[in-house]
Amino acid sequence: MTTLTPPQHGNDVETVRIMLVDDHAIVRQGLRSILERERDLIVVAEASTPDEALTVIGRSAPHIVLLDLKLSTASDTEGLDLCAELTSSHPAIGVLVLTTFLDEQLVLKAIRAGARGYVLKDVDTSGLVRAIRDVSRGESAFDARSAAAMVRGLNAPDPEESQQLTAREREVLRLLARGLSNRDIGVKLYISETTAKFHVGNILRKLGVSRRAEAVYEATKLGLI
Amino acid sequence: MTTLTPPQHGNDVETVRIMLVDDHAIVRQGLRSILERERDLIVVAEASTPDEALTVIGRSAPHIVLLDLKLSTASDTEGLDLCAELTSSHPAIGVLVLTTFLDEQLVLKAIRAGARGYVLKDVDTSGLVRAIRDVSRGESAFDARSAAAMVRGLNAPDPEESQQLTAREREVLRLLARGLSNRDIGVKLYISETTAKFHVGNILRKLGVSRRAEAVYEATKLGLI
DNA sequence: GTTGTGCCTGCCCGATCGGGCAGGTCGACC
DNA sequence: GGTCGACCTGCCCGATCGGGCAGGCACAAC
Repeated sequence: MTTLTPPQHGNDVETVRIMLVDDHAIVRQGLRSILERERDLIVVAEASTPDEALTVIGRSAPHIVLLDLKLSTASDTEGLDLCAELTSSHPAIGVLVLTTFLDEQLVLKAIRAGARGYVLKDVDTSGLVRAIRDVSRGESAFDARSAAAMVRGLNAPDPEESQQLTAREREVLRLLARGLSNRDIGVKLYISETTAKFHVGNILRKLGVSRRAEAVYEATKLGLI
Repeated sequence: MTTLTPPQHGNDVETVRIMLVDDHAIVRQGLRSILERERDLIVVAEASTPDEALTVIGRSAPHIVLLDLKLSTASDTEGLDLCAELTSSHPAIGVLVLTTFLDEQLVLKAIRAGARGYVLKDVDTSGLVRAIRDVSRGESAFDARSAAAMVRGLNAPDPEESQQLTAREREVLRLLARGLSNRDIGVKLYISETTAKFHVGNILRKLGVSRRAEAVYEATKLGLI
């Protein structure tokens, strides 16, 4: 579809149909205002939740989805899951991730989930519009900071190793962070002190640390607590 | 100024002049779009930084300032400082804090900094408009969740106690979080193991905890790390 | 049915922790 | 000059930690 395009003509050819996904009405409204100043961009749908997005995407046929990914709510998987679902069921649609914070691992996760672009919310209007046009042409779009974060993330120790704590281990981790001793953890979880200690040991190993205090620090950074 | 007001007339009386402060152009644009649908609201200024806000406030004479407070960047003081500066130098101006995350301590800090309202960014349009009108009438405006958070925050142990770690203690705290033992902290800071232990003890006492792991957890919550 | 995995348990031992005790220096403030 | 706080140091001791060792059961996958 990247044939020669006359700079401007009629109004319909090469129009980019956009769907906005963000749980903040304010942000959706801001994006809509900014994007609709451009002649070739049109917002065809909005959604505030993943469910809503999956519902409306069928009847709005967007070319690209502008997806807000928030972390720090500990449920960054929600947005990522939606991203993966969209890109697998609608491969032609390009997902452009829009986010507030720059997080190395999140950039990588977004890419693995099929996102074709990643830009921060504080980009200026022209940067956002450029990214949208890039993604709509099938290219990828990462601003400089995101690209740098991606490189840092790839060089960091494998985060998957850290994430694969079992449910029990995450439970122990929470209590550990509250300053409970192995014995207290055991009492709380109706297991022996020895078992609590066993889980703590596994947590330390998986997080690549050797002290509880450091485990709390790492787990917090990874959003596990 | 709460005399009887005819529902609608001319166009100028009772108009609320608003200044937006948010570092994201997208959010500012969204707020502007939403607010300017209301006949009695007018956005007279925008600012993306505290400095900019202080510069433009003089020549735009807003009645209220819509201030975005972000935390999690560890520099939540920036917005709070601006809030305090605005309310002390322009007492007539009502500051309405707009924020993404609900944080007990942040609500309290905002109030201490002179804010007259606190609403979350995911409010619907009508909630936001109502809050603005309330604040413009000199009342305060807190949505239900913020009010609840305020109560929780007031019942929590005094956070100021936690903040008053000395420079040295914060230094020790950082190393402690990295999993260093007292001995290693001593080596790193060119002090004896005993002294390192002394500082750790003081940190535990000031944070109201008895384990290093819990100290890291608390310190992270308080943004000390 | 074997293999693997998550979860559970006991024992041992040296290192570390947390909380006491005692003391000292230095600069700031009154 | 005295007092206060931040910072520093030593010693003691019981509790806890972290890392080994050994084993157990239940369930799912191949």
